[in-house]
Amino acid sequence: MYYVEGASSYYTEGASGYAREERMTDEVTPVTGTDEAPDGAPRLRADAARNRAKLVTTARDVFTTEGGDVSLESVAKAAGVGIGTLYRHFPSRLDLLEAVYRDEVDVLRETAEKVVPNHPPVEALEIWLTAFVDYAATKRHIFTELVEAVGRESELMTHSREVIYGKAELLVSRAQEAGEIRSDVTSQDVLRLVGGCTMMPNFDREQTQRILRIVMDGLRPQ
Amino acid sequence: MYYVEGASSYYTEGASGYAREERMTDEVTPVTGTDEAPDGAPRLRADAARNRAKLVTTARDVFTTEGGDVSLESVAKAAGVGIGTLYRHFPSRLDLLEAVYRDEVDVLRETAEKVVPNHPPVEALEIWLTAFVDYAATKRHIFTELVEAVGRESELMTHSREVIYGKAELLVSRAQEAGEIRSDVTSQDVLRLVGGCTMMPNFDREQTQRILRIVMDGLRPQ
Amino acid sequence: MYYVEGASSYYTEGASGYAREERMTDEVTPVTGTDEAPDGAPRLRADAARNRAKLVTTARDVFTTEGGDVSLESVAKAAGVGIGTLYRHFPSRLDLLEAVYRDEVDVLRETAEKVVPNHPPVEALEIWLTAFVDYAATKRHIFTELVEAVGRESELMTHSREVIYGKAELLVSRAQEAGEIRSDVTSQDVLRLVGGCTMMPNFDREQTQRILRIVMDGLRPQ
Amino acid sequence: MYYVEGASSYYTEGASGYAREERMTDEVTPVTGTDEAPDGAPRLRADAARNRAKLVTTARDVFTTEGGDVSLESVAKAAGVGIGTLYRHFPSRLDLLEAVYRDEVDVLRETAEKVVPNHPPVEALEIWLTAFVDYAATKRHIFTELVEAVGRESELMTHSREVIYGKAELLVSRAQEAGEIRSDVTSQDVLRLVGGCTMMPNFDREQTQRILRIVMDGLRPQ
DNA sequence: TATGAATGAGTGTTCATTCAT
DNA sequence: TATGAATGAACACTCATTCAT
Repeated sequence: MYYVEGASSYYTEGASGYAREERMTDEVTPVTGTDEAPDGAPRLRADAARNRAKLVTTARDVFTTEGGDVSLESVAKAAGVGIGTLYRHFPSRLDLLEAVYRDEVDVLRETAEKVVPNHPPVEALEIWLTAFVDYAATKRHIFTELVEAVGRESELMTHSREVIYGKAELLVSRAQEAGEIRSDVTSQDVLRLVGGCTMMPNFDREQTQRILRIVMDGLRPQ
Repeated sequence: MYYVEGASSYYTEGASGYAREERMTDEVTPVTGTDEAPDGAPRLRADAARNRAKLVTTARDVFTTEGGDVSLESVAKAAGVGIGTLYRHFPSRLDLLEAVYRDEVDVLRETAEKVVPNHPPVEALEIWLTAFVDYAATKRHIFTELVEAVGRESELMTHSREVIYGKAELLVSRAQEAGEIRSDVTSQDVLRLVGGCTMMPNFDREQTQRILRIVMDGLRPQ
Repeated sequence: MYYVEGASSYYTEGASGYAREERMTDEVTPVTGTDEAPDGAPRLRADAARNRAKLVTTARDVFTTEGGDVSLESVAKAAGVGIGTLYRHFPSRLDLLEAVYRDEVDVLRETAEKVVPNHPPVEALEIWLTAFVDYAATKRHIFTELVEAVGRESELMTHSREVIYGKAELLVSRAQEAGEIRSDVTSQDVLRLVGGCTMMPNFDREQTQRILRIVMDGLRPQ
Repeated sequence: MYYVEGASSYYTEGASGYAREERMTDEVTPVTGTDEAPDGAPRLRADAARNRAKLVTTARDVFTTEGGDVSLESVAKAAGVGIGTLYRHFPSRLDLLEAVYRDEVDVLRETAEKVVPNHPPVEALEIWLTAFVDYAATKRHIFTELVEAVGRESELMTHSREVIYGKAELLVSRAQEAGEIRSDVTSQDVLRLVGGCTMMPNFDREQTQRILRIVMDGLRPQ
C-alpha cells in the first residue's frame, strides 16, 4: 500500500486487512450473553459467523482477481465451503455482491474516522485517497452489476454515496479551508479522478503512487 | 465532445463517428480489382463487407450501452443479421471483441496523425486526450474479457499498446520538449489518469472537462 | 360440514378435528408406566410427543393449503421447531408424508365405527361419504408422491386400502342389502366417484353437496 | 377408450391420438407459400415444427405417467432433443405446461364439434364425457402448477373454461331439452363428477366405464 | 452464402438430508 | 435432545457454438 512521507505506517495493507476481518467478526458475535445482535437479528453461531466472514473476504478477493463474473461455485470452493453454505448466508448472488460492497464502504468510513483527528489536512486526504484507490479497485468488478440490480436510488447506493461523498467532502473541504488545495474543485471531482485510476486494469502500486502525486499537485492552488 | 478554447470544431463527435464507419468499410473493400485483399485474405463481397462493418459498429454500441455480457444473439439481432452470419465473420465471441477493440485503436491512431501536424503541443495533447476519453469509454466493457482471453502479450495487446503508448508518448514528449508540461511524468501516467475517469460509471461530459482541466494543470511544470 | 336432513349435527368439522388431535397424542403417550409403548418402541417424552403431533397436524395443514411440494424447512418452521427436530421424528420426507396419511386413514376408520351403529344404512353411508370428501381433499397433494415412493403393495397402502375399502364395503353393502342402493355397483366405484370430486381444485361445499346428491340418486335402484 | 353401445368406434384412442398430432403439425405448417402463419407468427421450419410437436406430445405423456414434477431434461431426452431445443420452443417450464394444456383443450373442442352433429343428445354427451375423462387425466398433473403460475383469470384459463364449459353446457342442455337428463343439474356438476374420477390415481378403463354408467343413470330424470 | 434451429456445458438456486454445537 | 448450519445433488435456464436447411 502506498503511503506518503510522514504518514504513519499504521495504514498498511496488512493493518487494513486485519481491521476488516476484525470488524466483520465483531459485527456478528457481540461479547454480551444475549441471544440477539444489537440490530435484533438472531445471533450467528461462531462457526457460521466465521463462514460468513470468510465468504465475504473470499468473494472480494475472487471478484478482484478473477472479475465479477466468476461463478458462485468458485467463490464457495475458494472459501472452503459448499455452495449451499454460501446460499444460506447470501440467498442470492446479489446479496453476496451487496455484502462485499457494503463491507468495502465500511472500511472507507472507518479509515476516514481514524485519519481525520490524527493528520494535517492534505496528508489526511492523501492517506484516505490511497485507501480509496485500494478499495475502489475491488469495487470495479461488482459495481455495474450491483447498480443495475438494486437501482441507483436503493438504500445501498444512497447510503454508500452518503458515506463516501461525505467523507471525501469532509477531507477535501478541510484541505481547501486550510488553503492547501484549489477551491474550484469539488470533492467528487477528486474521487472520480483518483477512483478512475483504479478502473484501468492492471495498475501497479508504484504507478498509482506517481499518479496520486500528479493529482495532489494538480489540486494545489495554482 | 469536449474541446479547448481555440481548438477547431473540427473534432466533433459526428466527425469522429463518420471517420470510423468510413475507415471500416475501406478496410475490407479495397479499391483494386483483384480477388484478394492486399494481405492475401479473399476479398469480401460488398454485402458481406457491409454485414461485417455493421456487426462491428453494432457490437461496439451494444457493448457500450448494455455492458460486455450481452449475448451474441442480441448483437446479431441488433445488427439485423442471423447468428450464423455473425459467426461466419467472427468465428468466436473473442474474434468479435477483438475486431471491435482493434477498430477503436485504429481511430485513436488516426486522430493522432491528424492532430499532430495541425496543433501546438499542449493543445494537440488535450484534443487527443479528449478523443482518448471518448474511446476508452467504449473499451471499458470489453477490455477485461479480452485481456483475460488473449493474454497481455498477445499480438493484439502488443500492437494496441504500441499504437496508443506510441501516440501518447509522441504527444506528451512533444509538450515536454516545449517545456509546457512537467518532465517527471510518463505518457502512461497521463493515459491512466485520463482513461480512468471514463471508467467510472456515469461520467458526464462536463465533469470530464473539469477533470481534464485538473489533469492538465497538474501536468504543467510546478 | 355437509350433512343430510335428519342427520345429527354430531358430525361437525370441529368434532372431527378434535378427535384427530386427541387420537394422535394418545397414540404416542400410552397411559402405562412402562418405558415402552405396547409395540416395543421407546416411549416418547411428553414434549417430544407434543412435537411429533404438532408436526403431523402442521404438515397436513401446510400440504393441504400450500401443496405437496413445500419444503420440510417450511413445515418445521410452521410447527415451530427446527428442521433437526422434524428429522428426529421423521427420518425422511417420506416418513412424514406417511404419518400424515396414516393419520387421515385412522380418522376415516373411526368415523365409520361411530356412524354404523347410530344411523340407518343410506344415511350412514352419506355421512361417511361426506367425511370421506373432507379427508380425501387433504390427501390429494401427497398421495401421488407417496404411492410412487412406497409402491402400491406396501404395507402402508395395503393397510389403508383395507381400512377404507373395508369400511366403504361395510357401509355400501349394508345399504345394498337393505335394497336402498343398486346392486350393480361396487363400493370402490362409489369411493372413486365421490373422492374424485374433491380432487378437482377449488371445489366448494355447496357444489359438493349437489354432486353427492347426484351420486346418491345414481346409486338408488333404477 | 370407453364407448357406449351404438357409439361409433370412430372415437378410439388411436383416432384421437392421430388427430392430435395431425392438428398440431397443421397449425405450424400452413400449406400456402407465405412466410407467415395465419396469426402473423413466423413460420417454423419443418424440422422445428416436428420437434415442437414431438415435445408437446412427449411432455403430455411424461407428465401423465411420471407426474408433473419431472425435470425438463427428462422431457427433452424423452423427446429425443437437447434441453436447449426444448427451451428454444418453450422459453420456460410454464410455456411447455401451457402448450400441453392448450393442446388438450383444443382436442376437447374438436371432439365436441364432431360429436354434436352426428349423435343423439345423450349418446353425444356420453362420448364427449368419455373423451373428457381421458384428457382430464392428463391435466391432473399440470393443472395446479399452471393455475398457480398464470392465475385463474389469465387468458389461458379464461379461454379454456370458456371452451370446456361451453361445450359441456351445449351437450348437457341439449340432453336436458330432449328431456333425457334431469334439469336440476348444471353442466359444471357433470364435469366435476366425471372429471373427478380421473383425479384419483390409477383408475382403469373398466372402472371408468362403470362409473360413467352410474353418472349417466344419476343424471336421468328421477 | 445467410439463416436460425439444435446442442450441451455451465450457472444460479433449491431443498432433502447430515452433523456439529 | 433440539437446533440450525453445512452439504451437494438436482433442476430451471442461458448462451457460445455447430450444423442442417
